[in-house]
Amino acid sequence: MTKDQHMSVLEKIAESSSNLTPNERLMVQAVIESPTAVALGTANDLAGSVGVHEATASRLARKLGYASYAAFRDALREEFIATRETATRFEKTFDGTVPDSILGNLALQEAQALGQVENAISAEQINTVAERLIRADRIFIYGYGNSEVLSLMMSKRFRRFGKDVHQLDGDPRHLAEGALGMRENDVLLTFAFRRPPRSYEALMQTAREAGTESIVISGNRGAILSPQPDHLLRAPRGGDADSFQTLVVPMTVCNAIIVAAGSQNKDKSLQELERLGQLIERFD
Amino acid sequence: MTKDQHMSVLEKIAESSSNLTPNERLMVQAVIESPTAVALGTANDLAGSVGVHEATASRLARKLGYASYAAFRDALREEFIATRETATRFEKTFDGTVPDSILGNLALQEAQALGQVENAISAEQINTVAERLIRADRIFIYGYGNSEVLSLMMSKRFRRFGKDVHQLDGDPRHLAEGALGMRENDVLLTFAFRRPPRSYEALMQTAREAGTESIVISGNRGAILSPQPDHLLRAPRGGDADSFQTLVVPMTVCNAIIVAAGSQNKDKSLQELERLGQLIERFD
DNA sequence: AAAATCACGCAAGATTACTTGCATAGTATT
DNA sequence: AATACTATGCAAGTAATCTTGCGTGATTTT
Repeated sequence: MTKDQHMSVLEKIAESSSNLTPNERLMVQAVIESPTAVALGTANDLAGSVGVHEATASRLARKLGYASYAAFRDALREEFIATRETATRFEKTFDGTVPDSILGNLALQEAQALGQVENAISAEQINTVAERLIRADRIFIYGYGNSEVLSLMMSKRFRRFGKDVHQLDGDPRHLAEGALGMRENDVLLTFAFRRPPRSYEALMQTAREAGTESIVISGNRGAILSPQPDHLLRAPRGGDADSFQTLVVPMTVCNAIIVAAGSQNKDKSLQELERLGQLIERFD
Repeated sequence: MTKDQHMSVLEKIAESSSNLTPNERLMVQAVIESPTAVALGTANDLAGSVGVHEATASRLARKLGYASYAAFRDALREEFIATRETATRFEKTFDGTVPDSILGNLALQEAQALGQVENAISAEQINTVAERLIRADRIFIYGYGNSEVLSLMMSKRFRRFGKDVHQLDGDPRHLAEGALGMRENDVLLTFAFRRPPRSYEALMQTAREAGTESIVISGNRGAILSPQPDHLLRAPRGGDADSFQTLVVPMTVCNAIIVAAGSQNKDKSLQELERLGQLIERFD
């Protein structure tokens, strides 16, 4: 039965569903209801969740055609857990369709990543950062490589807020010049994804010495930045580390900062989220 | 103490990052690169993946402040694996409750908009546009206002593909100069959101006369552009027309083009979507 | 109603996964 | 150069997890 190899767990369940025992049926139900939970748990967890003995779970796995309970669980993981390699398939649980185009695929990945962004960054962090930027005497923004795109975006926006923005570029000399100009009450905004930007360390050091507060917007890598900035906004980007990592997630973080900054800047009374829609219009 | 409870794995990593041993650092790196994979594996898997002994993985978990390797792994799962609950919560936010933070709100809007992008733009359109860009002698890119951000991004990417890219800016004189240089087998890529960019009409006219194919990436507004470009990629952005309109959707369209262009450019055999992950890695 | 069959818990055994004391080799310190 | 310290593999020990033979009670068959 090479066919077995390629059959989804749910197909196997469907196939065997006619000769399952009552308890097995219960467990199968649990699997259908929350496959991810089962995929992470032990045989005992599954059995326990429906009040039967773990042995019965073990037997179920076999009955469905798996070599062991472990194999069964692996199949569940394969099918229901978004390892980044199988990100596309994950959405099957989401609404049943798998996009078959590059665009659809990307859109899906991004949506997924956006779904988790709130876990990574709190409203408070956004507000604090926005407040620092709005209060700053001058804003220094540094992004190199792909981040330059975000750097440009933030520069534009904050200039429109009337801030004095200095966009630093990758050229070491410019950078040094810019860094030298930093003072207390300035703020330094930096982006760091794949690897910390060139001269990250020097830049942060200088900022610290100058009394300039530092903000870094990063992907997961941000966790191992050294030195750590005063404010770190770290949100995982979609996709695998090995795959195409876009700027959608960090861009959304930037947008949130912009909106927050706008609301702090212009009109306190509009801060209520109810009116977010009307509020943010002004900043487009 | 209680703080530990609420710290994310990556925060803990950040905290300890300064006194990690070389091997521990390797493992931490692996965690950052593919947290899901690690979240599913055993201590031995993680250790093996960087060529160290499982004992070292066990010790790392302790060092990061977890009671055991199992606890460490649970934390990773908690943080990186979209359990059914997270999925449904996201789904719920999709058409029910409103998240109560700016960031959450934005993320939601974007995700919604992304969900529809496939309806607006077909795989074929993406491929056609990608092919035109890759085949072009020279690429002229024009984006003004906020679109300059996308313009910059596309310029960077296509330069990395080895293309001869001319980024036009808003200054009318530059624009005129650029436009004059257009020839047959060149391609003009333009962005148009809120309103058509200044001199849109003149630019398109010139392109047409020069035999330069034109591509426009736009929001809904694109439908009423005049003159119409040879290729129009139109996708509604999130939110209502009155609210904050971000570049996330058009950026995703651009990313899809980049990926498609990459696959056409480099290695036909990798075009299959199965391998999207590995494929697109090259272009980050 | 007796016999056969089946489901399933129990518990012992088997396997897999994690931890830890110890030895060693490398590095830092004096 | 000698000493102390640290990182880390090894391997034995412990814990978690899975499997399976057995017995009991329920259900079906005759």
